[in-house]
Amino acid sequence: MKDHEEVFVEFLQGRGLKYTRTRMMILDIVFSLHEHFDAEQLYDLIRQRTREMSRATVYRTIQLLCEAGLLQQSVRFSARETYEHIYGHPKHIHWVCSKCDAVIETDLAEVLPGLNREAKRICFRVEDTKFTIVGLCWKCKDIENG
Amino acid sequence: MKDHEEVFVEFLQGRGLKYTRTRMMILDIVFSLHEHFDAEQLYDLIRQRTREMSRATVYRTIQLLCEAGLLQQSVRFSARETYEHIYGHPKHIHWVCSKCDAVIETDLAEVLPGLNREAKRICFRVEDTKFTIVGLCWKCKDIENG
DNA sequence: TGATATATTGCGACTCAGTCTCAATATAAG
DNA sequence: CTTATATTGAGACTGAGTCGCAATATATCA
Repeated sequence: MKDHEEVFVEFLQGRGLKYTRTRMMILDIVFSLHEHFDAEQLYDLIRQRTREMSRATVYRTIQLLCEAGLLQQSVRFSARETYEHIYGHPKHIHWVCSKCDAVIETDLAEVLPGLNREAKRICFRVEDTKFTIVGLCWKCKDIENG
Repeated sequence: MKDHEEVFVEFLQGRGLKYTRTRMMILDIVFSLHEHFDAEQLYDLIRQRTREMSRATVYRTIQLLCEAGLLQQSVRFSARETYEHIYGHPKHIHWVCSKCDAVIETDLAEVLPGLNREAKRICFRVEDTKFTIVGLCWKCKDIENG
């Protein structure tokens, strides 16, 4: 499997765009993160390393990374759009705890057969799935039960 | 089953809030809609009937209707938060066509068993589910296939 | 009914995320 | 090295949504 950089470079070339120092740096930081993040958080992280970066560039690059199939919009917790890695990262269900905001991910295997049956029934070609379950994680459930 | 108005009135009373003409009117229009809508669309509809209504009141009332369990945030298509009825309206899957923006709804029956197994496995107490599938509806799929 | 307390409303100012414009700069190709 | 094109940063701008506050409506109780 190609690595992130390779995918991004090929994507940029295909569009006649350039793989610049700036984009290199953003890519690097984005893929050092292992949690969901938003543009502002990313911008703050980058600014810790350099002052040579504008918000606009961060937003523009996130956009490109989405189009390149490396990132995707994720569950939105706040007013801010949230992103997650998708390259080499199989589709999953998000379990969001309404009490502690923890996010658990599990794979789709359990629900996929049912989903595909339903898709077939209504003649729908699935391109993307977003499953979010809100509720109590085991810790918060235990606390509630005393 | 109680009707919407009854639910809303009881909710307001329980909070020491008042069921005013203004809230009555918003409730009325909200429940005359049968599609997803956003605050701005609702505001426009209301303004067609009267000029005596401010945006702030519309936003505040939508908030109350959500807390009362009558409305819920739905799939977000645009920059605007989108709402849908939930009272007396069972949970469902949203199938959103990426080409024509059609939204199809089907019930959860096919995926629920798998989902519950998974919830049990990770000890999660489900409070709410949001399933959105993006892809091509049968019409757009047919067009693509020529 | 009238007085009082409390909730509601409209208005407009404000916040905040995200986009856009544009001049200056960096990059790639020849 | 020259030229054409893409990129960048800065800050103005947009649009959704919130907030504070004074004026108004509503409910309670004497």
